[in-house]
Amino acid sequence: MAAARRAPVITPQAEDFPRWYQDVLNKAELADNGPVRGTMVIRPYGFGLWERMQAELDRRIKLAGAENAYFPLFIPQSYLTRESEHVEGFSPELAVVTHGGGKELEEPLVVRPTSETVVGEFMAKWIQSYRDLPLLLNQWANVVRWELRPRVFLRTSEFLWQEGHTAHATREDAAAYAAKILHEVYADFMVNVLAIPLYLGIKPSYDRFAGAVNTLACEAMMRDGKALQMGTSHELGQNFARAFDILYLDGDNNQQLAWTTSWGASTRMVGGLIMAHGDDNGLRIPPALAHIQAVVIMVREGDEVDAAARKLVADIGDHGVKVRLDDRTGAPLGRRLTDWELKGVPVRIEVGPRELERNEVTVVRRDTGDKQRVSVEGASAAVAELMDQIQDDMLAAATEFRDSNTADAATINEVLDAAATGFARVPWQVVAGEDAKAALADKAVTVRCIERADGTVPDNENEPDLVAYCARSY
RNA sequence: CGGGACGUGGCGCAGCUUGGUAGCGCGCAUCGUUCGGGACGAUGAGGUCGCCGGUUCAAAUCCGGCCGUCCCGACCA
Repeated sequence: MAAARRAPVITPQAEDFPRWYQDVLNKAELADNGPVRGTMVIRPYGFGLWERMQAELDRRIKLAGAENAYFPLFIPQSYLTRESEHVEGFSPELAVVTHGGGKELEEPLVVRPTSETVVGEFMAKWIQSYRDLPLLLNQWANVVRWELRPRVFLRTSEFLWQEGHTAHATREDAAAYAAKILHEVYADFMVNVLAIPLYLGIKPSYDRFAGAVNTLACEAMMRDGKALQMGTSHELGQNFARAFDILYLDGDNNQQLAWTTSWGASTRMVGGLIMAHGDDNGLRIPPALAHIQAVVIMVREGDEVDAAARKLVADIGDHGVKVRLDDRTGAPLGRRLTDWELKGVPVRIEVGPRELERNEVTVVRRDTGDKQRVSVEGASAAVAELMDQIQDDMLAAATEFRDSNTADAATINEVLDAAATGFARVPWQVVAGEDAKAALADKAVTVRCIERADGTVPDNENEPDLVAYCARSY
């Protein structure tokens, strides 16, 4: 209704999706570019989103049994070279410190691109016996990778993340834990909090983490049909245990190499949230994530309005909803409404004299734009109820979008066709070969992950009847 | 790192072809009128045109180099 009369404040998605993304970053006050190429300044509203992600992930990580620790930012360069695939994979993107205290250092220091190596060094020290296993660690940290093509949140030279590192006595135990993280931490968080549906699977062997023997991934579809890897969980086999002497004595008094895993999810998820849910009016934040879940807007100045709005804020807060009051009656209403829409606050409640005459307020959903009049007395309960409703509806809408933009394909050409606008689901055999890989790469399409036909995660890519999801990606 | 576009007050842009004392819209400040979907008027603050060098009496405008941003690739959370 009123939507048609609104002047767009950001570039419409259909017109220029990358520009829409930039506009949202600016208008919703999420982040700015930093002074050094590829770095970003995360503004308070954007950091609020990250803090909620941290809190929700951290809770799940602890439920999975891992404890937080902290390892240093600087890593001796020699550590990186201990695992050959790891060095090879990360060397091109390292930031290296060669001077300190005004002198050239005897050994250059690497600014961590990830911490498998330092963690490995200390795991070796801390683990003596099978009784010390499993050792389940996590750290929240910043890491640096000298990216060639940075994009705010999606690929920055410095980013924030959590990186988990675990050591186990057996391959089976390590594999089970890597899968547990994928399902119980990442998928549970992304689906139930971020309301982003996922394809979970393994990465093709050529696309594994440097040094891993198996990489599990969460792939999400953005609203332009491209894929974003939202998190990964790796089985590292005994590669790092061998490189760092992570040994333990088993029950028979024999020295054994441990089996390790690592897993990470980063500030990239903020970019994923923006692109998975955002629309032409800006951000849409699912209630379970929002650090501002509802905003009560005083439409006009006035004692009655003021009193009613403040009481409503208190009542809504009592119903367990994180609520803000917008009492900036000096600013034009339209401006304020637009601001809250840009920021994606799930529900707004408009309180003005017109409503109050009938003892009502207007409740508006950000996800659908639906407006309803509710009685002042019933408003807080209605808002509280909407939280769950919106959460469910956003996941349903995102799932519907993903499914309707995922097409079955049987040939390379069909894959390319489907991947031009969305995802292709294709028998893994069709795209597994080198020629197929090259044909897809020619159109910037890659295999995002490999699943079993029933949607479960396979043990390896050689199982029969696997399906691959292919797409263009960020 | 390869290809393309671009860099002019906080943001978005014009000016550059045909060198000659920097302009528009939005935003911001003050005042007034407004106020249920980014209000209007008046007044005002704010830039030396990404950086370095060259040509010239004179450079935002021409030439060279560098840096940065965005897009498309390759690399990647």
